[in-house]
Amino acid sequence: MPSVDTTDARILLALDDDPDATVLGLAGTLGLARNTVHARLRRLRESGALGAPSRRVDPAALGYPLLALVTLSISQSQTAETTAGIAGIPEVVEVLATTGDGDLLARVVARDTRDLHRVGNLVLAVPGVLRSSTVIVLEEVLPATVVPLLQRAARG
Amino acid sequence: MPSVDTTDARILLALDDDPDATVLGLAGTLGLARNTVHARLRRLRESGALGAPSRRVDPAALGYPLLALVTLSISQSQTAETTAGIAGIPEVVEVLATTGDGDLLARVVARDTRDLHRVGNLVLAVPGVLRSSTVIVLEEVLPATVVPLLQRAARG
DNA sequence: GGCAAGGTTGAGCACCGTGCTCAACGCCGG
DNA sequence: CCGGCGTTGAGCACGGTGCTCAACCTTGCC
Repeated sequence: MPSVDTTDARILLALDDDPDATVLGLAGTLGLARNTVHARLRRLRESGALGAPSRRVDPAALGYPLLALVTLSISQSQTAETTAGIAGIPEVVEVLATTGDGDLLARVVARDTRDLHRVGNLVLAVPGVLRSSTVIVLEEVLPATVVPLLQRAARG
Repeated sequence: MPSVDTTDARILLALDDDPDATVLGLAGTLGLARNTVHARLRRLRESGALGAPSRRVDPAALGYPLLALVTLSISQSQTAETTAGIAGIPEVVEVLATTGDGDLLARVVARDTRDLHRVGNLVLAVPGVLRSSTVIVLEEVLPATVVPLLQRAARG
């Protein structure tokens, strides 16, 4: 079912290893023809498996060194407006809807703890937000990666 | 204090809007000289504000359509081995160390709910893991973005 | 007021990667 | 046995890159 086969996985692995690698370079290191890599990359992009390259901007460099996770319980009657309100807060950089006692998980950045408190109040002020629970992220133990999944796919 | 000024923010915004934009194109749309954009991008990259372009691979296309969040309490005596063990599980795609009653938050993908159960047991089997609480992500309400922060920085 | 420094700008340069097309080859399934 | 599909090598025009240089304008300082 996975639309990516062994060769695709190897290409994606090599690309993850060196995001700036050129199609020509990939073909060389993988022992494939340039056209093959080109065609497969095009298929991966069109199938949606490979998203547009996202330029990662470090929030810390923008003056927001603090990262926190805010679990939210929201009123079930007006979820759309509530989620929109939360997503509209600039410091909220990601929102996930989840099962469980919390309904939303928001990833929030802040300039410092005082600023985090301010943002927390902003979130609580959004209509429909019932409760919120904030934890501070101390360390990114494992940065987001799909490499192990790709390695498994590469072995077939 | 932020090492990025108004012009930097505008460049990063344009780059976020079109990740495949060329230096030449950016210079055109922003009304800057090619050399200027070039120099600032180099500084941003060297300062670490702009990370290497990460090719986003959709886990769903790899056969892992399910995303879950696992909150973990771990024994404080052997945190290093425990976190390493958790990070070593292929389905674990991200791990954050947090304050609060849970010590770790793991982002986990799975093929289906049965598979998620299996992965949950894998996590629990890691020495040092005391408790775990799993919630399933129903929807990405707001995909990760720093655009609002950049817009604020762009206005100065 | 004048001076030095840093950022910006325009120009020019050689190099290389891109996206594409074409034709030929090999493999697998019908 | 034959048709289709993916791979491969070749070739081609185009354009972006990274770099250097010199000139300019601002900013801050003496």
